[in-house]
Amino acid sequence: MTRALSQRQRAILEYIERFLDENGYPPTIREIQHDLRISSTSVVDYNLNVLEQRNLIRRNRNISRGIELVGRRSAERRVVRIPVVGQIAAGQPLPVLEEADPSNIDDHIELSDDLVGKQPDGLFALRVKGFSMVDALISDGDIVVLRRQQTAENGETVAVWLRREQETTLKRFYHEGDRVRLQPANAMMDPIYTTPDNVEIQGKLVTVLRAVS
Amino acid sequence: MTRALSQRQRAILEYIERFLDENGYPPTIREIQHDLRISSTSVVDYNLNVLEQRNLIRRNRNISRGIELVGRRSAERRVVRIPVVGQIAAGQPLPVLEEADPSNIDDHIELSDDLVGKQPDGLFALRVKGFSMVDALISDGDIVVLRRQQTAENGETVAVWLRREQETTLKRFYHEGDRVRLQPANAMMDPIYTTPDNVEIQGKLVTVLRAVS
DNA sequence: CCTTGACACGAACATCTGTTCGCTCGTATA
DNA sequence: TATACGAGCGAACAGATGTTCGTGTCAAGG
Repeated sequence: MTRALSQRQRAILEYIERFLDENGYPPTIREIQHDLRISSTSVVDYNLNVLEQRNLIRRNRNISRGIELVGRRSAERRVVRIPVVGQIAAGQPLPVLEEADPSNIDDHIELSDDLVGKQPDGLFALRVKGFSMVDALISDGDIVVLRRQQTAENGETVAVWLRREQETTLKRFYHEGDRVRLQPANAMMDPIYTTPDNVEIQGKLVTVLRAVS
Repeated sequence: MTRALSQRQRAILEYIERFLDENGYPPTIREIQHDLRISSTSVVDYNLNVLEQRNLIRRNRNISRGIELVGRRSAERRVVRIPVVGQIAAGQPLPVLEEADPSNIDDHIELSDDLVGKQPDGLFALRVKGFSMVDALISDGDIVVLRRQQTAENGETVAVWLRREQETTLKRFYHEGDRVRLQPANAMMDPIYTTPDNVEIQGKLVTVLRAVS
């Protein structure tokens, strides 16, 4: 039933892929025709229809350059771009995230969205300085991805600013009656107990990244 | 000199991004005009020219849908796709990586290449099971990215299979005379000393990922 | 020898789509 | 007040681009 693609059809498919990589938009029928030395646009049209029936491309009728490569676009969609807005260290509050246009921040990381949840809204990243968070299995040089939020559910790992201690830390958050328990991720370490007015939640931990030298 | 983008310009830029994500090809001027309720194509043209001067997009003259997002196409190219080939646990060797075509492995993660070095060759990822590597600041559920290699330089963090102990572990590797020192990443832990014939290097640690629930 | 179907050809056609141009409006600036 | 300029408007134009259709070729099968 499903016969092999003809040489011409394979050439067209490869050409579309290459063109898309090089230009960021799909080719026209005439560009395919010309570069592949095909005598007529209708030949290209004919073979594009074959490729569409094989579900290798999708064509959008009456739309110029309306060729999509099946399976390709969705793969690129799943990548989220996250700005690295500064550093996180024990003795400093988190830098304020100015809501400027994204083009101002030149430092970014890219992750597939299954690592950060569906919504990219409110996500930002920080470079970790120092070893104050080894109890959270986070070391110097790591990158933490956070989602900006002021409150936390019990059990969520959050970045908190401890007002009295003048210190930023990453802990699991538990509101227990009139006190707050901050539990290190490392089960070997003891929790911190403090009062709700002492903790200022900066954001929720979403992902930790470590690029080993 | 460089004034902020107008609201309309920002809307257009966002629209192009969204359109590109959804359709795989760029919008026409008239599509922008219609969906953004702009009265004239020339207004769109005017603002696209502004965006091009700001180097946010590139326009290809006399080409339909000839709008490229600057930095986007190349940014997507810098994303490497790494197959997740199995699990890593203390009591098991690493799964054998069959060199099958990548389409067979349905589990992948995507990272920008600055996290994994330039070459994507030989990279693979594993899900960590259990807590046997907390001394390397790696916990249950983390994903480790490795580069397949059989030897190691001193100081590199490698996944090794300890033959006698029948155990996989992640340690910094030091060849010291006729013995091998395996140093945990956590400075609080003591190193392991063993003989070269006992260690079988599986790969070099490149990146650690932790997606917090 | 005839028929059929896959594949190809070339030209005409009808839109689709980017470009241009004269005009208006409001806000600074001289 | 006069001028300049950013921003927007609407219409007309021309080139870019997908579609259609009649025709031709060739190999396989009857």
